[in-house]
Amino acid sequence: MELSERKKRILTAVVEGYIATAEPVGSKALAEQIGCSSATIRSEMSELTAMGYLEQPHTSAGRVPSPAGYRLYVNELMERQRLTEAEAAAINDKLAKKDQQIEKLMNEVGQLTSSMTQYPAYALAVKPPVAAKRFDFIYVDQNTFIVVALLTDNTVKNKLIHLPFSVHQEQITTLSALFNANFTGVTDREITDSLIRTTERAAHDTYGLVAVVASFTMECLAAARTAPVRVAGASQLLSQPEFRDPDKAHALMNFISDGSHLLDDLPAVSPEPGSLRVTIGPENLAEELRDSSVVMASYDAGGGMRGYIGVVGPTRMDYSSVAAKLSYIAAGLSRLLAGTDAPEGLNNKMVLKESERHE
Amino acid sequence: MELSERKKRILTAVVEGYIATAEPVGSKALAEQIGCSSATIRSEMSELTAMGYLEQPHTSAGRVPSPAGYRLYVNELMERQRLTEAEAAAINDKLAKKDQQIEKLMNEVGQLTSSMTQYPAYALAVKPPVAAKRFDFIYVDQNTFIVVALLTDNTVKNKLIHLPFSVHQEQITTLSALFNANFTGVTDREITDSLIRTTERAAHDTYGLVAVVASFTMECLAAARTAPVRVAGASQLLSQPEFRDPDKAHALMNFISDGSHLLDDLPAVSPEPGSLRVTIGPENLAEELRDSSVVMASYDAGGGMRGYIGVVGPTRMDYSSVAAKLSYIAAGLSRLLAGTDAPEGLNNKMVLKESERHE
DNA sequence: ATTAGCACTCGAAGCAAAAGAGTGCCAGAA
DNA sequence: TTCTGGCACTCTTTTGCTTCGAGTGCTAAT
Repeated sequence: MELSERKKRILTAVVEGYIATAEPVGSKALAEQIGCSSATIRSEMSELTAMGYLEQPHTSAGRVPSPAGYRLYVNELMERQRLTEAEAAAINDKLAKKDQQIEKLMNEVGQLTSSMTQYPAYALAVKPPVAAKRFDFIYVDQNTFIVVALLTDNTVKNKLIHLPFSVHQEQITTLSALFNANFTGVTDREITDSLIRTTERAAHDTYGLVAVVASFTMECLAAARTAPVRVAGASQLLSQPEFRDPDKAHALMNFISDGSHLLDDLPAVSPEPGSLRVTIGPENLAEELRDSSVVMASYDAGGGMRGYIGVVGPTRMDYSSVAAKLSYIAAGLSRLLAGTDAPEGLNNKMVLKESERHE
Repeated sequence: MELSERKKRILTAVVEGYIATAEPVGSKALAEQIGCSSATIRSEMSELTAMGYLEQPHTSAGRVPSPAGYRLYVNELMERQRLTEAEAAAINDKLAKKDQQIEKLMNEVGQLTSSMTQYPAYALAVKPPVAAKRFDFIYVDQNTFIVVALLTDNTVKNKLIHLPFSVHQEQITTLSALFNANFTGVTDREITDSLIRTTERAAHDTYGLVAVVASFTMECLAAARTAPVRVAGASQLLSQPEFRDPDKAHALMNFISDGSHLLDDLPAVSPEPGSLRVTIGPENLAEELRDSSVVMASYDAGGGMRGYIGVVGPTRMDYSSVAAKLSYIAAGLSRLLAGTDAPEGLNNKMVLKESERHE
């Protein structure tokens, strides 16, 4: 059943009012905004309540949006906000110094997102399985060499290996040939005991050299696959009125600080870069998030990698502004990491020019 | 002026009572413990108050230790606690899997410390300046090569360099020789523009290759010097009654979450491994820590590196137990990383056998 | 020097009244 | 019909007041 135009305007006003003030919104305040008397608003609101879009904390308080109300707002009512030039510039500035380690970048992206949105944020990149493209062995001295592995995602891993016995340059050269022959193009799951044993026999390896290098390889491949989840600004929660209760705040902070939970949720996120997903209150699977909301955006991290950034906040989250900021940051990241602009233009549409800012 | 034995016992009881309950301690409660009447305690307490060791929140509340009182307690009164076998075992377990990346280890140490003490914890290792020991260049294809730098601290850094033009194997070899000649043994501060220009001339480098590799080198050296500070369990603060006020909690959490502040304080920490430093309330330099206390322990991270672990909490912190735990963890880390036992024995003295636990 | 006793102080807890915000509903106007 | 003003009602919040009790400081007696 379709809502009347006026009901929509009222619902929008309630949601936005509640987002702004964290106080239930009463009929009188809306009367001016909507342009009819408070009594009319009241009867409309009581219908919206009956339909399940609004809730009353108690009989004589104003109305508050229900999760369904938020959902409707997010899906249909919310105006797609654009960033001010200042905000866009701040984001671009932060993202400008590319060329960093992915880990550090994720850290900074988390912090950036959190400080832009004023909510706790997390950032992560999910990587496809990788294999080694080539191995190089650097002979340092008779007890020491360095293994350098170039992976398919073009990252380079290395390890200094110090031996309790001495090896010759030639042994290392042999090792290098063997690893390049046997261990390139295989993912971590494909490195089996039998592969290692075969290689050991071929190398006439009696000292366990092959095993050492093989385990280093497996470590690299596994590490490249597991995504480190970065959580930033968890303490931002404390500035939200709904978390003035330290116990609630503690519980949620504990939950989100251990980023691993968030991974569980990922399969549900649609994988197109630039897409945005909003999960409101009880829509969250995790018990601990039942009265919080999560907004997630995905980006193209290049090399087939998909990345996510997200924000956690109370259900009374400023969805419109958060969505705009997340989209912009995600688009920026895609551009930075994969060189792909999001389908929908970018800067131009997403940024509000200073001159347009009138309200 | 020396305190009477009884005053010491009273002060100790007040401190420990307050630590345990977070409530001001009254004369009646102490009467039993000390073994004389409450009136006596009162007169003693009023003298302790005059001396500045105790404070009264208001006229008719019990007494609370002043910072000076805590200080005296920590310096002279506090009994050196030992860990139970279970606690020691938990720590040893966690530390057992050595052989990790130092960064990850620091992470886990922070979490361990925080969960053992129930306070926020931070962990870091301060490294001496490093230089490169040798460079190796791996020629991948005509647009791509890898630089591998072995540093004096025996870590290996690498970077894949992708060029917009092609180079020959020989150019890379020349570059390698030049870097090994000019850039080994120098710290990041010694890499000056003139050094880079000299090298560029020697290499007949018109493409900026030298500059790229030089800036990579500087980055490595700088990164190896700056210590990453890991903060763990910041939300633990919220379980302390003194931080039930969300604003206070927020302020302090913000402060400690950005670990860099803590570095400022380090010069003041005595550098012998195993040493413990307690900073109480107003003794802290940072404004934000003025009504919190910090306990820090240092450990020998091997290779001339000094590490620190620390705990932040309210002035009403359980100094005795925190000190014991930090010492034990620090000693364990020294052993793990540097193979040096702390001067004072270790396990035997620091751990309370199950059978001894009577109270 | 210690103790018992007593008056005093001051915060915490409890309670009732008042204030205020908002609702629901009805009767009358548009 | 649809909207509006009005009114009674509900429920929370605030406020001021009282009471209660823990703890003190002082004094006089042991």
